[in-house]
Amino acid sequence: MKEMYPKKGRVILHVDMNSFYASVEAAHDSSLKGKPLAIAGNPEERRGIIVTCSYEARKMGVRTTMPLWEARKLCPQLIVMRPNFDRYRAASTAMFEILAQFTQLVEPVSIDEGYMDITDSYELGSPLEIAETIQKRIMAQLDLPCSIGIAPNKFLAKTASDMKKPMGITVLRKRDIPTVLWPRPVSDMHGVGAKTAEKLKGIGIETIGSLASANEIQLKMLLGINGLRLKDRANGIDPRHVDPEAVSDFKSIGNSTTLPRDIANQHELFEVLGSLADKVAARLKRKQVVANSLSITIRYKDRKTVNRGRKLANPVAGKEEILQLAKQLLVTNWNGDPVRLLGITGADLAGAEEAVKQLDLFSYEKEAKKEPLYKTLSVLKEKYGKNIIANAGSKTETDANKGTQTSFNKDFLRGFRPGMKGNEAE
DNA sequence: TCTGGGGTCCTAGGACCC
DNA sequence: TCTGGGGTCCTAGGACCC
Repeated sequence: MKEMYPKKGRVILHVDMNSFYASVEAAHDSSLKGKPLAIAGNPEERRGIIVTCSYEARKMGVRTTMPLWEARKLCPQLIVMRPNFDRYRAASTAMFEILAQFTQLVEPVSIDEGYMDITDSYELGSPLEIAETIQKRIMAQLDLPCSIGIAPNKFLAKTASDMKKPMGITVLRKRDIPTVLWPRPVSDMHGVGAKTAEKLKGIGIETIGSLASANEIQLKMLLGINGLRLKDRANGIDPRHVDPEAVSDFKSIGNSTTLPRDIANQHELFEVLGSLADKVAARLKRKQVVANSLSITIRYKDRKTVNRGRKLANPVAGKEEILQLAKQLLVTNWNGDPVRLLGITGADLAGAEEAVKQLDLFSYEKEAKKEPLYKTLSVLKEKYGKNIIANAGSKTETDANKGTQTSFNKDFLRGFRPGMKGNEAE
């Protein structure tokens, strides 16, 4: 069937803030401007690393993820600051508010970057004019530099924004792909990390161009479905839409910490778990969610890392419950070797309000075992009044009579969406 | 004298069900 | 007489990103 009108091409922008944390600090304190500045996790600890650094620091060879001691060796005059996440969140919010002045189709990707679909914003000017206006406005109002990529899809826009930094605007058209994209090393591609680059090298693929014409059967064997996706992208094909809601459904909340020294004493590890449980519980509470599964991370001295967790019969949110579970997971999974890092993560998040009801339903269901649901409901009715019964619905009754907790749970929570995600770290 | 902390998505295998 | 095929859930691990 022939379409009446040709499918309209999209115009996508990728806005990427330049050395965001360092730029925010310099905007906040202008005496930092023009100086080599680095934001590091924990400047006092021997294990601190560079999170972000200014372009002046980069000129001296300082790089993100470099150990702090190494950065200081390269650049003795380096100014090192700890991160001020509240400050970065505020700047991020202000930045996204500016983006929202140009289209509703803004998809935040992280604290400092986002996609915009400006296809229908043509009354505001050409794509290039819009990009220039955005860049100028962010600079004028927030004193922050950014780079912008303009392209027909997300992958090309992201690639383009990376090409000129700081304060660049780059247009990447489909017809530019052979000359601009293909000569670049395949490791430059978003989605190709060290492992994938190494595997590709193994079959003779080192540039984006050779990936673009690679054998698909071979690619699929090597990288699975992701191999085919990467080949598409190398050819400038990327069907992903700009989705403003994509970020609103966060999946997990976790805290972890590298210990000041390796620890093999269970009591000390329990204390660390205590402070982690505290943080996780506080963040769950702030977002008004509860966790239906809990896991711990143990990294050993040799950096070997294991994750162990499980789905819970009842959701948790409080510090003590989380701590008890985490301790349990630690004693059953720790091999006794010195530990370098510990973490606790809550996942399968659900809204706190719904979960309270869910908890009661479950604990009653357990007692009731195979009792018919109408009995369960009558007890709940005494507890909560009519609302809960309306929520449970007749379909739920059928499922619950089969005795499967999962289907009951699913039905009961259907339609629920937790609130906006707050990005916190880079 | 090395390599943080916050996440997401994908895959693979086993359990279990129909 | 030893045996299919699909589907979902769960756990662990890997790769990647900012």
